[in-house]
Amino acid sequence: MKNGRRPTISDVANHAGISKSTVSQYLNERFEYMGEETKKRIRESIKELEYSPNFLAKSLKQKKTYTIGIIVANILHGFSTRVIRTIEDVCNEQNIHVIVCNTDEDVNKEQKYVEMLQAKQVDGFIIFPAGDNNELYRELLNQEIPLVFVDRIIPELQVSTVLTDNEQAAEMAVSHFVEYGHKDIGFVLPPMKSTMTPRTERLSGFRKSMHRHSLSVNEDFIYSAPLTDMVGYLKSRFQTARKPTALVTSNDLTLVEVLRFCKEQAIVIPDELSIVSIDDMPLASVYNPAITAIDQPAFTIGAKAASLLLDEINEREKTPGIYRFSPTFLKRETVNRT
Amino acid sequence: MKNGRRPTISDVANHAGISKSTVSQYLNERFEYMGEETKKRIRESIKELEYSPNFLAKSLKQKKTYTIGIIVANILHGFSTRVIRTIEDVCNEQNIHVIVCNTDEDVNKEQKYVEMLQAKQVDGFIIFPAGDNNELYRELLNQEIPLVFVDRIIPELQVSTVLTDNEQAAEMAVSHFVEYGHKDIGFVLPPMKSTMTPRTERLSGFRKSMHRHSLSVNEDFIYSAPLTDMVGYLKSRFQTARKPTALVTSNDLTLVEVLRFCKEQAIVIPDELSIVSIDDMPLASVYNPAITAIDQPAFTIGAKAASLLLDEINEREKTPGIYRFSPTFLKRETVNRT
DNA sequence: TTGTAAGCGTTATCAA
DNA sequence: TTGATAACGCTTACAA
Repeated sequence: MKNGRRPTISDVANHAGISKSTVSQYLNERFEYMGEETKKRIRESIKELEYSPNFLAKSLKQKKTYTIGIIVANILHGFSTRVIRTIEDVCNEQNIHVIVCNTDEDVNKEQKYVEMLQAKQVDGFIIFPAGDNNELYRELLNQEIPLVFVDRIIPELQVSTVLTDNEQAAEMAVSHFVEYGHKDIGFVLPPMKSTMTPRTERLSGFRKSMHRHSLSVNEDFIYSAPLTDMVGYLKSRFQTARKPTALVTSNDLTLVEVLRFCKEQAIVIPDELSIVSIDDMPLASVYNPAITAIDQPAFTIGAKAASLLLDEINEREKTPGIYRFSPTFLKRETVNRT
Repeated sequence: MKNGRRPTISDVANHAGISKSTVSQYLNERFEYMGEETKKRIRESIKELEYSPNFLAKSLKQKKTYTIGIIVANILHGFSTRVIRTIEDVCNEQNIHVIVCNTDEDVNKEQKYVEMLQAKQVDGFIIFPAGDNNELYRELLNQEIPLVFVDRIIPELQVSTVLTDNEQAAEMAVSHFVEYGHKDIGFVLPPMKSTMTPRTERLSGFRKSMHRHSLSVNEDFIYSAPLTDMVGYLKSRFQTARKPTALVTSNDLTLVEVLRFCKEQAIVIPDELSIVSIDDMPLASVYNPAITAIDQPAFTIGAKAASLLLDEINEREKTPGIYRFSPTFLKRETVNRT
């Protein structure tokens, strides 16, 4: 069929001398009452015409696209990428297609993408919320579109959410430092926003854990600045006499900036400064010294998010819940005894 | 409209007391002959009903989805990710949607994804070819589906292809080493396959460049192994007396393994071994020592690939060509004078 | 066991 | 300036 037009189900039906509906049955593997001869004729016609079905038409008719949308706030985080890869794997196994959109933490972009995917009639959404976009999310809920959140909790809304146990992650870091004799422990993070669950929870986990170890939190050792200014910010903050002996970095992107700072200032890790990173990175284990890190359970999170969404889509009703999973501590070389 | 069913164009038409076709005109901004009053009524009905168009139906009718598919062989390469991000940006500006699929270098997966995206009626493909899948590509060409290749050349096919000037990349590395007095220069790469344009071209560029500098290539200094075995492989190969003083790594993933090897063997960079990496990485500039690297022009490549494809889709005919772009040399700290 | 016919939500042609 | 009507390619009652 090197004809211009792609063949349709009608072409196959005509070619096989059989009706459209029977061909449709065949394509959907409803073979119950189908004669062998019929099947064979259809099979041959399909091959001969090089027919392949038009998914759009099917979706339009069935009001179901077997496609889900993933809206991710920041694809630059290795964590997001890994969660998404897992979701894709789970979905592919069930022949569900996945469309990924990256919002760069921009609520307008987020809105635009949600609308676009709705126009495309996706069957459901997995969203890493960009921030304060509750109107949009509520709208989705009103329309009863299946929805799962990842990484960030929107307390105002009843939506299943799956994320790392962030307080536990901070606790792991602090405990490790304490075990190695550190008391002056600092915490580095991008600017706090209440909507950013991971960093707020990690910071609160940090405070709680310090407390639990009977250490006081020195507010001068909490470092928060935009990543683009982080190095300069740390330089000026580290001018003072009293400095922390140990630092928790709040995520992979923050870690990179802290390492850049240490490199520029020739601060020797861990001799002068111990570090634990929340988030592992590809080069972390190979860095000099290898970065002690806390790895988020991206795989578990992705798999859970996917199965929650697919359950919702298939109307296996569940009441929305919040699912937290434990991170893993990776002992390496950036923490010194003090 | 908290009704179950989502409103359609007919609902809007009824609500506004106007025909479907006029509403359709309105939606497509064909306002030439439209009365102000009509426009207003439509606008209000749309708002009131919270109508949003069904893209599927439109695509079915127009035989055009305003969607392209990207098939990428290995999303783990930072290069691929950056190219894709650029393509997405270009397309978003023109309201073209993008669906990305990762094949893990698996030709069967590639075939499956191409078929899926065809079923979804995408308007064109940008493919980072997984390997020897020429039948599939030829089929696409036969069906006159717009197609652009990135990163790998399929010499048997007449398809526009855009990629890094890989020979130049190798040349940059060798020249830099020579300038610093190195003669015993090695090259590390994953297993050679003729379909993998980057590594074959980088290696041939390496050989040519050595020759141009009147240096002989020591075949014992060409290291090729699967990434998973690379560290062990290098360990055994480095048992011998004569070793290179400098190493070119063929891409980012290879660099990581070489660094791992050096770390495990306590080989001091650059004192004992100089390194230039083809491909920059997020942590490269922060590594100790900072990795001298050659950065691929991912942005230029992505933009060119997107515009070539969009031109093809819009039937601005062009004869297929091969477009190579120059990489950038980033002088850092992993090359020593010898 | 297979066929007929209506309909999914749009757009496009032509007529009014 | 707007409206009727037929398509787009498929599924699905229901009929035969």
